[in-house]
Amino acid sequence: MAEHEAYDIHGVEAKWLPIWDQIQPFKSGRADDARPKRYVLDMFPYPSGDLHMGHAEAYAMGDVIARYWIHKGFNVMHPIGWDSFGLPAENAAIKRGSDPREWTYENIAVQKASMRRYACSFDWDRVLHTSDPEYYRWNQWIFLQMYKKGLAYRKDSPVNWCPHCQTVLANEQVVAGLCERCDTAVTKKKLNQWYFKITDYADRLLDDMDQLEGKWPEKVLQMQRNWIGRSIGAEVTFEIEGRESPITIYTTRPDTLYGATFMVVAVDSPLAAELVQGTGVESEFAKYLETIKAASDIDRLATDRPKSGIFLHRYAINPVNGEKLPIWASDYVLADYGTGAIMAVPAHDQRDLDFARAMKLPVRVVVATGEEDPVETGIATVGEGQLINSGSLDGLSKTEAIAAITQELSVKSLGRAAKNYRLRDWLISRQRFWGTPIPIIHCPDCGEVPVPESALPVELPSAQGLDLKPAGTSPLGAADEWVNVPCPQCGKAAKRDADTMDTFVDSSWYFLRYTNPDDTAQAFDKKLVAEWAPVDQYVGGVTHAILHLLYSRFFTKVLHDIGLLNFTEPFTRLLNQGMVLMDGSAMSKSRGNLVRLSEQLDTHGVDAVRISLIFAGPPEDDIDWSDVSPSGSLKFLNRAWRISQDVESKAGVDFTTGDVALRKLTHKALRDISLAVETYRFNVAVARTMELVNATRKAIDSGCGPADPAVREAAEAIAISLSLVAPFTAEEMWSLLGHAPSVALAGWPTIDPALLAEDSVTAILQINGKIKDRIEVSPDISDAKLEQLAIANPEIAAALLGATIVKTIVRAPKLVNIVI
RNA sequence: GCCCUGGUAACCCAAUGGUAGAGGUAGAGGACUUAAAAUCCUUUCAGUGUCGGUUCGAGUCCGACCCGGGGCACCA
Repeated sequence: MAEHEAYDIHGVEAKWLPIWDQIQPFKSGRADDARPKRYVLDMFPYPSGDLHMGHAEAYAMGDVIARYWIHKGFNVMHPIGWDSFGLPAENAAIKRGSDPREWTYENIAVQKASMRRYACSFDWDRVLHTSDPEYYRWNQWIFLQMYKKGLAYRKDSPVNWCPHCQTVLANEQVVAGLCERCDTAVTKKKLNQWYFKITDYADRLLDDMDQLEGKWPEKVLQMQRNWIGRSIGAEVTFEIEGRESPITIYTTRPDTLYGATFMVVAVDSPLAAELVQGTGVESEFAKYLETIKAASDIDRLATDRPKSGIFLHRYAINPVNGEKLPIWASDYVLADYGTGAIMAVPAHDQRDLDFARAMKLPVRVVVATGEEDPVETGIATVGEGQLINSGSLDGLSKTEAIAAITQELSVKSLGRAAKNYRLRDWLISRQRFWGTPIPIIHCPDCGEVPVPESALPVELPSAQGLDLKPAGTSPLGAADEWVNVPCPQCGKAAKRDADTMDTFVDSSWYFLRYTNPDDTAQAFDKKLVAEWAPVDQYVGGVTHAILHLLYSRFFTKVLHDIGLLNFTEPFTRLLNQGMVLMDGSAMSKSRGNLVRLSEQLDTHGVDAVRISLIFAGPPEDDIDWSDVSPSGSLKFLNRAWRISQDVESKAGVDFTTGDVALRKLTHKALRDISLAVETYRFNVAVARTMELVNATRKAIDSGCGPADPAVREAAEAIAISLSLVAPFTAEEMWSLLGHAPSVALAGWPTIDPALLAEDSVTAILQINGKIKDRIEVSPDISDAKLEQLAIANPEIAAALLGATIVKTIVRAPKLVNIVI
């Protein structure tokens, strides 16, 4: 056997990186490139420090797909950028007394270097940073388009407020009722803020998910459906004693209208405040409202909190039977869902029943469900049943009754079918410095005036001299020179809106910008976007399952409606990689189980780390790094690399003259690897590559020998397959095999179908589904012939002695099952 | 509570309804070596969470339950 040099993994890295920089194998979209286009996108990172193991896993997976599609002949765009606005940069700046720009761009440089070392197949000519004015000016432009369409608006609304940080928090920054930064209990505060009207798109966001079925993880689709939370029901109007106009309530159970025994309005709604006027219980009401307002989210979220409320001494009239229903105010009805008022049907709604029992209110069963009486059990009966005590609805089923009463109410103009959503409009204002300034100027005379498009970008001022510490209002308000501007309409002294946009705005359309990131004339070129987008394959963590993906889908639909896009869903296929854990839990410094990517790369090399991450299990599953063996991966890479050293035939040799047995294994492996990659079973693709390496080793040592062309064919197949996951080893092998770089552009070998055919297959002979024997048969054997062989088989014949054959199932060439 | 996921060997994981075991890790033995490492070869272990159903045949499909992970949750 030939003596092998030791495989120098770090030497190989240093050798090939500069060569790839010259070749630029991943440059996409050259004008003369006729290959069909594909778009692979990794979720871009936030530049907080260096890349971690999670990034490494995600980028390894995006790379598998991008590199595979290049081999398959596509012109693949695989860009990267940085989601570089955000709070951590601001915090770092406060701590250091510097500008957030410094920390941000330093970290970007660090991450970029790591990505290059990691050999990501990114097109480095398409980089973008969302904190560049050249990028965020288009955030502002899109904001103005939304403003024109009435999709960006301001309103007073209770928002999440952290009393310690003195700032508004997004819903996602409230974790179990606490501020994610300082663990202070979050309260509600009424503020005037900017919103995007995502609720206008609720139905489309929900219904268009049909397009994504089977292409996005079911889990994500389900989470989005939950989040949007469409509810179908009816609105019903109730006359109110001593009030001119009626009150409309929303219900999903209009069939139970005859079972309503009281009405509840949200205690913090304007309606409640109005109804209580002149009733004599104003002071009790005010006291109750105070206690509710003081309650934190923590209290609100407590599951078995007892019901509370106050009787308003007012009455509503049930439109179907004229009954007088007492009106109560309570916090279990939400002011901002439906109409902020409900009819309470305690017999068939658990919350209403709990309230009725607490307040000693009557309960009337109107659906006979066959379950025990809710008055006795305290358990509301919500199931199917037949309507009773319900006038014209008596005898109908629940479903029939819903249809009938909705129709009846509609005819009498007492109600109508209605929908409601859990989804709320998207609050985008932030009292922060490090974000996109909102392009609005507030003029004492003209009011809200949009910044003219020609005056974009509204650039962030220097942080120098500004106090970035959270103080309840945006630090930008104190930047006098920046904030004080003449009104674009009347020229009088006016002030810029000092808030910045939620950073989720930045990431809602960045995938469009990659098609031409340096375009200074427009956000994106309609034609280029039509060529590349939508994204064929999106890869990223499930942590963004709701917000980022929902917002991007919303933006895509808005931009489509403006006429800028010819599609309505941004990401055709989505892959969520799992997390990288250590000893069963998420890595963190404080937990002491942090595994540093850079140290792993130093110890085992880039390729071994990449293979380990890919081979550890299915991409969607979490990986526990303690289950992973990077040294084992390195051993495998060594084995593969040594094969390329053993090959004795020359490059270009005619493979068809090679050993057929090995050739068959090679072609089967290539087919299996293709299939595995296309179905996201990257771990299986690696396993098949390992098998091929083992088979080739055997062929060299004790089979056809190293000079056989089949060995070269196998070695080249290994190099190409490995190029998906271990680019350095693959390139080194390719070079040792006498080829010029880069293996990334070698193309996927053509699979010869003739070599996929088996010489013989093992047929299983069963009696009653139990295996009796196996025989080798020709793969194209007929059912009849196989059955004949089975009956002639001694094991089968013995079992058949004296038995009657009930049935014989023949599945040539694999199986015969005889039922006796 | 509702919904989505998953449960296969000591461990990570494979198996278009048709031979449960592909691959790896760990362990054991052997070859080579003064020895070790590296390399090569050989090899132990389970019957698919539980119960029931469909089927000639179930890890795979259906139902219920148990356990793990995730989402939503006073949304009428």
